[in-house]
Amino acid sequence: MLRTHTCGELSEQQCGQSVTLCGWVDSYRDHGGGLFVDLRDRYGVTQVVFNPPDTPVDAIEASKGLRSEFVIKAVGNVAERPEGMANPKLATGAIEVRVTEFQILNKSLVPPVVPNGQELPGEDLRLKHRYLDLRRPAMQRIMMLRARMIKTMRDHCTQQGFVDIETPVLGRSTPEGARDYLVPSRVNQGTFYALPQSPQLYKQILMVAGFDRYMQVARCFRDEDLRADRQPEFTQLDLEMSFVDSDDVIGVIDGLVARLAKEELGLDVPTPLPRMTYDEAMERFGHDAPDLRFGLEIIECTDLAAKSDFGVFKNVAKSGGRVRAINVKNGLSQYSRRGIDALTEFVKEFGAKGLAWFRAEEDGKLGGSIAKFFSEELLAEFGGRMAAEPGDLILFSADQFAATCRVLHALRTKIAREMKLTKPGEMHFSWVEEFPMFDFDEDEQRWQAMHHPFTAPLERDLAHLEDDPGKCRAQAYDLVINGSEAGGGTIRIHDAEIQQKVFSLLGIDEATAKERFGFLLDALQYGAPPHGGIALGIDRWVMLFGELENIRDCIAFPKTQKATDLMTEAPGTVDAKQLKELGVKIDA
RNA sequence: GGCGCCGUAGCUCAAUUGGUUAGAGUACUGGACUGUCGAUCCAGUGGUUGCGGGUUCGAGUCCCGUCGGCGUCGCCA
Repeated sequence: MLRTHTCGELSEQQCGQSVTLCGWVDSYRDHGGGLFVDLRDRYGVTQVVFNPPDTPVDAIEASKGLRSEFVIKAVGNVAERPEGMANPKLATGAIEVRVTEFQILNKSLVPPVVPNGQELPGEDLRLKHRYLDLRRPAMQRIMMLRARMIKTMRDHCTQQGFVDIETPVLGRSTPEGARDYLVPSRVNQGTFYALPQSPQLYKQILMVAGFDRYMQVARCFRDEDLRADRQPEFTQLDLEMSFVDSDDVIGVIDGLVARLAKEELGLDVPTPLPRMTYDEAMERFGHDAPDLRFGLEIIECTDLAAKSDFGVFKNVAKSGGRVRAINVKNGLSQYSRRGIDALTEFVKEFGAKGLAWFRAEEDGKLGGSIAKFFSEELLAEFGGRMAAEPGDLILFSADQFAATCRVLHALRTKIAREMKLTKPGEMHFSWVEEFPMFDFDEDEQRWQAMHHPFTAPLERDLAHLEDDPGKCRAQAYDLVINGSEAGGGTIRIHDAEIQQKVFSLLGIDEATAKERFGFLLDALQYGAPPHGGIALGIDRWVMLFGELENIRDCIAFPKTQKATDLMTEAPGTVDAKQLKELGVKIDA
């Protein structure tokens, strides 16, 4: 090693010792007679001093050439700082290293991204010079958090008997679901591998193979448009277990949640984690991944709305729609008339035609522009139903059920953010289970699997496969952290007859099924044990544990919204020779 | 694919209603300084206002197109 210590570990204990530190020049202060350098590595910052009499004159002269981000090796004596010169802002601030000799290991250009900078440069610059951005203590903290979290996940699973098995990255395209990233085959021209959207089929086959408990930290790929919490390439903790039901899989993850929350955040999370059904989540929160850190629960008002003279409410109630509302406690302090107008514009983005609202007046009565369509008694009933108190703002959505969910969920989330209803560092973990097996695709006029076509229905809903697929619920469960879907899994079908029914409902005929995943169906016929599993989005977990606003900040080398890498400039063009070998022609 | 925000010095930002030679902080360069820690003081360098076109006596500012970054809807079984 070129160094004897890191820049984070020296204290009064080493006073008098000669040490050697290596690191980057975080900052320097030139005083003419001497020079101070804050030397940085990933462990911390230590002040190294180039001053007489410890430092020879020629070394002091040479030190004047030091600049930001130069890499140096400094040999010197650890000394307590002079009286009153300790720096409490620095972990090593009680001491300094008085340099006796030093060496510039490497110079640096003027860095466009300054690791200790007060102002964060634009994200495009940070991504282009990611090696500089990753030197920032905030990024180093997150990368180390990520590494610890993944290690804990592996440890937790290993301790419970899971076997870590790698599955192929070069696989076969299965056209349902997200778009695949494709890799042309050179040896078999005209054919393509697909990068996995998840190791789903392989892990089920590993259950058939008898591995009983499988785990993998798996890289997954989806060629879809990006979001703040979505990357085209992401990492999952992928699990599969044999001879289990939903509770067993959930139990493994409950333990992991409690352990990670304790170790990384110091939080005591009681287990089992709370659970609610999908139907309850949609009724109470309008979303299948509700943020339970705050209230703003949805309240059913269709019966009251039907009694009013307000055309919108009456018509919706008559036509089988729903009138639902949220009570924004003390909302009038946040939303003036203009604020409510802004909310109205906002809900239009989600397909609402308008936003009906009441305000709770000083005397507790409900008022507002639509109040005239309601009798005194009816207003009082609304007030009672909503538990309205002076200052409250009541917002309605009147539409078909799904539309009210969309609008009220959007409002809930936006208002919680604007009214700061969540506390920093607050974490809420819960499960949503019993998802519908299918949803109906209006465009294509057919049923689609809500999860994937191997998801097992609830025992008690088996009959619905025949009479009413829309009512059939799945043995599916999603882990929700602070309103984010942090993982999801299902118990799989291991019965050929049920599998056949599901396929035919989805309009997948025998030939298609055989072509797309015949290998899995084959395997399932050779003694497949009952099995199920789950996949957790590791990037999202790190993002939530690290309180980050976007997923890129917890990935060392992320892609931009257009799925490019600004540092390597991937994707890039390739030689005509390479294309020829692959038998690929560019049609553009 | 739709909608929205943004792009000015190495970096972070400013520039009144379209009006003089596009400014500030920081960084950088040179100088001063024996204890600083966002060092301080003095001086200086640094600009095709993303790119292309248009309107105008005059464009960083307005219009059209385009490129790039971000957010969001669609999409993500």
